Formats: sequence, C-alpha cells, structure tokens
Amino acid sequence: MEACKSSRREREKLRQRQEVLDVALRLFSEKGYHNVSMHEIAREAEFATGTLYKFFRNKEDLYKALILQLSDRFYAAITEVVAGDAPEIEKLQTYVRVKGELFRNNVAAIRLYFEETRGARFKVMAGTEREIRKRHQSVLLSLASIFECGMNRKRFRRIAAPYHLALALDSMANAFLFHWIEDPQGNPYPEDPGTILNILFKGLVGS
Amino acid sequence: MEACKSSRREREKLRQRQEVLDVALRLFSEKGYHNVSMHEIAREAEFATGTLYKFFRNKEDLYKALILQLSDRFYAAITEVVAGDAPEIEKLQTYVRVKGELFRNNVAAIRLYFEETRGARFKVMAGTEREIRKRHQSVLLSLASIFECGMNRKRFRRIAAPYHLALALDSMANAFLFHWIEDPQGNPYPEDPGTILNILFKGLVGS
Amino acid sequence: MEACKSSRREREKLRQRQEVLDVALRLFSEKGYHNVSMHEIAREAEFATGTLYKFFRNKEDLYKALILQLSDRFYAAITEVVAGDAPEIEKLQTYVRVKGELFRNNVAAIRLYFEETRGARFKVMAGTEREIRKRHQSVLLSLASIFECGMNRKRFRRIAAPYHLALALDSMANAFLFHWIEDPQGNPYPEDPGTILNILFKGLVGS
Amino acid sequence: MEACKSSRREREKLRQRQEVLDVALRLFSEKGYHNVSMHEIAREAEFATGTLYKFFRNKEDLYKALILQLSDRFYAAITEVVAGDAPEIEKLQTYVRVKGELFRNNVAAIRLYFEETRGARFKVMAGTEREIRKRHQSVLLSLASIFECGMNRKRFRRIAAPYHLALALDSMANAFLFHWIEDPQGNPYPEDPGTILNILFKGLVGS
DNA sequence: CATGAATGAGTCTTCATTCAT
DNA sequence: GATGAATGAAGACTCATTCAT
Repeated sequence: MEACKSSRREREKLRQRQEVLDVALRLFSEKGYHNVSMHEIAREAEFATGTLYKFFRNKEDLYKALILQLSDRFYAAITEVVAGDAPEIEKLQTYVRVKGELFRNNVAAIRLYFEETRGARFKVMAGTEREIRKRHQSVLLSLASIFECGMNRKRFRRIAAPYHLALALDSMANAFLFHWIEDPQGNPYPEDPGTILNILFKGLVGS
Repeated sequence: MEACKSSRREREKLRQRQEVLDVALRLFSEKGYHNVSMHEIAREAEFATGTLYKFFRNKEDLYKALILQLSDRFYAAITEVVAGDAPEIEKLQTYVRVKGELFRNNVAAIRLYFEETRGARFKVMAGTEREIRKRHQSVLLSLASIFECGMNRKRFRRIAAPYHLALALDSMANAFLFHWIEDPQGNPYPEDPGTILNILFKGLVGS
Repeated sequence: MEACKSSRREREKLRQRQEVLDVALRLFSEKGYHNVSMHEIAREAEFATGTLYKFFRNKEDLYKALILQLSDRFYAAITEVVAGDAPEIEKLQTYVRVKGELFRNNVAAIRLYFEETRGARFKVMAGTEREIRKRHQSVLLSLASIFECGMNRKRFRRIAAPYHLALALDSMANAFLFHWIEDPQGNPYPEDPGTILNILFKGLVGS
Repeated sequence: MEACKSSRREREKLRQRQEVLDVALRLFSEKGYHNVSMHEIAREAEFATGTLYKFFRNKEDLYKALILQLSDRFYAAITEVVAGDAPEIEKLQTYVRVKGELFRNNVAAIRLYFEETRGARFKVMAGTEREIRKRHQSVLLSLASIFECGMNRKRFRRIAAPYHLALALDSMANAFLFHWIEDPQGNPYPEDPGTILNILFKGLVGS
C-alpha cells in the first residue's frame, strides 16, 4: 500500500515535472534562456514559483534537464534505426528519413537543441555538453561501423575513412534539414531533403 | 593640421573601439552574451564603464557590431577566393583551405559566430541575422556558380543541383573544421580536414 | 473563507502600498523627485527594493499615484463643501475654512502638490497634469456658480465676472495659507488667514 | 593698458557667461533642472563642457545664478515702479501693468521662476530661496506702504491691513497672469488680466 | 586658456531564490 | 506539501566633474 501510494505520488510528480519541461521547451525556444524567467515558466505551467524548485534545484538545472531530455529522445530514435539488421544502404536511408521526421515534428526543440549544442555559452553547461557530445560521438561511431560493414561487403566504395563518411553524412543531413526548417517555402530547391541526401550519398559511396 | 589632428583622433578612437571589440570577443565567446557585464568588458579593456558608451550605444549595439565585424572578415576572405579566375577545382580547394585557416586562426570568433548564427535567440539580432544570412546565401550562390561552371565544362559530374552541392560542401567543411577545433588532438582521424574534404569532393563530383 | 482571505490579502497589500506612498510623500516633499532614490524609499518604508515594484510599475508611476491621491483628497474635501445647499456666503466661508484645515494638516503634501502643480517640469506628468488641471478647473467653476447664484439673489455685488471672482478667491486663499505655512510665527499679521480672507471678500462682493 | 585689457577680458567673460545663462534658461524651462545635462547646455551654448566650469562652480551654482538673475530682473522692474512718486492708485495700476509685461515677455523665465519659487525641492536652493523670499518680502512691504499712504490720504478704504492688501494684490496678479500664460486662447475670460485686476481692486479699496 | 575625452559613482529595474503561511 | 510575497544582489546606463593636451 505504502509503496503503491508512494509510487503514485512519484508518477504524479514526474508528470508534473514533464509539464514544466514542456512549457520550458516552448518558452526557451521562443525567447532564449535568459529572456525567460522562472516566474513565467511557473505561470504558463500553472504552478507556483516555489513548486518549480521541488522539481529542479535551480533554473540552470531545469535547463540542463530539458536539453538532456531532448538529446535522449533524438538519440534513442536514431540509435534504434542504426541498431537494426537491415542492409547497410537501407540503414542509412532510414537514418536520414528518421532524422528528417524528428526535425519536422520538433522544430522548436531542434532549434533550441542546436543553439545550445553549437557553442560553449555556458560554463554551466560544461557537464551537460560533455554528455551530449558523448551521445553524438556514439551515433557517429555507429554510422561509421555501418560504412565499415558496407565497405567490407564491397557494397560501398572505400573512398574515405568510415568515420569521415559518418561525419560527412551527419553534417550534410543537419545542413539540409536545417535549411528546410528555416525557410521551407523559399528554398531554391523544391525536392525533399531526404531525396537530395540519398543522391549525394549514392554518388559518394555507391559503386 | 586640423584635418590631421582630427584624423589622428579619429584613428585613435577607432583603435580603442577595436580594443573593446577584441576584449568583448574573448569574453562573449568564453561566457556568452548574458554572462558578461559591460562593467567586466570595461575592466578587461581598461576603460571606464562610461567610455564604452562613447563607442557603442548600448550592450546590444556592441554585440551586433562584433558579430557583423566577424561576418565581414570571414566573408571578405571567402569572397576573394571565390571571385578569382582559377580553375573550378582549384577554387574549391582554395575555399576549403582558406576557410580552414580562418577557423584555425580565429577559434574564439568562430565559436561565437556559429553560436549566434544558428539560432534566433535574440529578437534583437533580427536585423543583424538577416544581414548575415544574406552574406551566407551569397557565398552559397558563388559556390553554386563554380559548380555550375565546372559542370558545363565537363569537369564535374552533374550528380546534383549546383546549389545542393554548394550547401553540401559548406556544411561538411564546417563540420570537419569544427570537429577539429573542438578537439584537435583527440580526433579519430589524424589527417588535415582539408585533405579529407578534398577526397570527399573528388569522390562526389570528380569523374 | 477564500474570499475573506483574498480580501484580507488585498487589504493588506493596499495598506502596504499606502505605507509606501506615505514615506514617498515625506521624502519627495523634503528632497524632490530626483533627489530621492527608490532604494531610499524602500529603506525608509522598510521594504525590499523589489517589493516597491509590486505596488508600482516604476518610480514615475509611484510618483503619479502619489500626486493623484493628494489631488483626490483635496478636491474631494473641497467639492463636498461646494456641493452643499448652504447660503452662498456661508459656502464661501466654509470653503476657505476647509481649505485652511487641509493646508494645516497636510503641510508636506501641500508643498509637494503645489510644486508639481505649478510647472510642467515633467513630460512624464503630462497626463497627470491634465487630470489635475481638470479638477482645479471644476472647483473654479463650482465657485463661480456660487458667485453667480449670490449675484442673482442680490446677495453679492456684480463687481466682476463670477469666474474671475472665483479665481481671485482661490488665488488669495492659496497665497495667504501658503504664507502662513511657510512661516507661521514670523508673519507680520497675527490674524487667522480665514478671517482676513473673509474681510477681503466681504469688501469685494459684500453690499 | 593692463587694466583695460583685463577689463575687456572681464567683459568678454561676462558676455559668455550670460550666453550660457540664456541657453540654460531656455533648456531648464523646457525640460526641468534634472532633465538637462551640462553637456547639453555646453553644446547649445557652443562652449566646451569644461568651459562652463570656468563660469560656474557646478551645475547647482549655474542654476542658482540663473534663478537669482531672474529674480533680480523682476524685482528691479517692480521696485522701480513702486519707488516713483506718482499717486498711489496710479502706482498700483502701473505695478499691475509692468508685471503683466514681464509675464508676457518672459514666459519661459516666469514658468521656471515660479516652479522653483514655490517649493523647497532642493536643500541646495536653501540659500537662494532665502534671498528670493527677502526680495519678494521687500516688494510686498513696498506695496503695503503704498496702501498705507493711500489710506492715510483717504484715497483707499481701510478695509484690511495694508500688508494683507499687498499680499492679496500680488497673489491675484500672479494667478490671473499665470492663467493667461498657460492658455492665452482658451480662457473663459477674454479681457486683459490687467483690466480685470483693476476692476477687482477698485472694488476692494475704492471708495 | 579652452577643450572634450575619460571617469566612475549612483540610479532604476529585474529576477532567481527563499520561506512563512 | 504547495504557495507566491518578499528579498536583495547584480546589471545597464547616465552624467557631473576633472584634467591632460
């Protein structure tokens, strides 16, 4: 009974914590970390100011938690794709497609994520940044191993080191998808970013 | 005489203004816009607080001026390369090399520049952002025209639209150079980013 | 219960707001708007600086609220007198008496009020000044109508236009009362300002 | 020669000092003491900032000098009138007329003067205020002596103490003239303030 | 002697955080 | 446990005054 009740409490608390994170994501991505006050987050999430401090030690902590959660989601989705046992070429195509869906469905999150991922604005974020970089690195290594495999099986040309190809694919995917997010209409290319990326990659490693 | 004196004053003022910008670049890139106070900039630049306001109307103005100056420098260097009349393949190689030098010699600036280039955190930056994007776009178009030329002269394979290739090259260059900046030692690839990029691009458009 | 609690809170807040206004009145009338800092008001009122901003949007707002409250008090008292249905001569006498009491009991307020009433120092005060002038005008018109009445009933000589008499009475009352405030002891006339004003006015309009 | 040169210097300096005072009068009366900077005064008067401090020890000193000069001018003009040997009734009429001219020709000065005359906003002004009050008092006493004279010669009714009549006349003159200054067009009375004051005063002391 | 660039103390205002209810 | 009023430290910016040129 006690455990059950405690667990319900626990779950309830987590649900509320998540509500705060959702509101925080919206506000931070709209206005930036320093232009959003704890008061505003509390108001929008319909909690008292003090309650926020039950969920997070301070503003910075809330922010870190948010960024890490986003990172978790993105890399979970990506990792799943990469971990399957489909043919290499198919894995890469799925990777690009899934990443595209992530971008499309989480514009605010993506924007915030990249802002914070690019630069070392916060000394504060040091720990968090390291964590995120580790995940990014792990994705890159997974991609690299896919290239490695494909090369060993003579399906890809060994044009460059697998890790370099991974980095190239990842950066081009980000660039095309970002370009598309920023200005979906006004792009000089009407095709889907995924299609273009496929063409580019077939040109690069295809036989 | 008068003109000379006035000119010397003017030059002196510009020199001091530049000192402030240099200090600001260092501090902003270390700590981020909101974690640097005007007082701190003044102290580090060895001016009085009020003096900063002779050079810049306010903190935001100082920041914009800094970002625009960086943008100017980068795009001046890049544009020069692109505008020459060397063979296409050589132009692209020089583009990558010059960009690499820029990254190597302006680590702090690059870091700050990319931070601010990525996200629309500041409503404030609206005007500035537009300006920067315009320059970026103009570089992309220049690169695209190089690809176009090379294709017309049958030196490049017409694997994708020139603009897409431009975007691909630019993003890969950024990614490799950034990776190298973040952790010059610990990278899993020992080669120079420029070399890798060359290989990748030859694979992509080379015959 | 809820309503009661909320109402108590509300009342408590108003009480505190009034404490701030009281302190502000004292300080502003002693030193003038620009020589009193929010910090000082907060300290004297025994609040934290930030708390002041729960009551007033900014310093200017606090000041306007203060001036308007004074104006309200004064003109409420005056208007009440003027609105009664006593004989005209008696109304005027009461007007002078009540005004005298106001001056005696609110020296600081009166001083501040007249300072700000006289000159258009603040662009800021534009809206407030208009409001105050409207009230003053309404008092003058009430006084004028009293004169008008008295003239129609042949109780007053029609020596000048009613409005002019109103202005004359008002200005003389202010002058005598101010003189008395500034230096209650050292005046060359020992009589009560009210008495003198009565004599003067009887001389002016009395038959 | 030396003396002459020194005297020319002296005169030149006084002329420049006066230019500063003229500019200061305009600016202070437009914006108020605290909303005008020494820099602004210097710029408008076409002097260097530092030069102002050759003429006045500090901003407050400049302000005091300005107010005292205005006071001098006003009371010189007024005193002259009062000192003549015209018949009493005529003196009073001239007093009102001259005062009216002063108001009409020095609107900015009058506005500033009354603002600063009314209240003890500045501890600073303490000394100056005393000085001004002394002059005002002397004018009132002169007026009082005119009434005294007129009464002794049976030309005025002894309706009240001469000093009280002086205060009454002065305050009414200020009120009417001020009213006229504030809104020359929109007044409910079209007559000249002087005319009205004459009527009122004849009613008051005339036989 | 005039200049005006430089100074830095002082002001208003915001907001993360706490704690009495 | 939740609340939100109160706190006060910190930051952007101004401006009277000085002093090297």
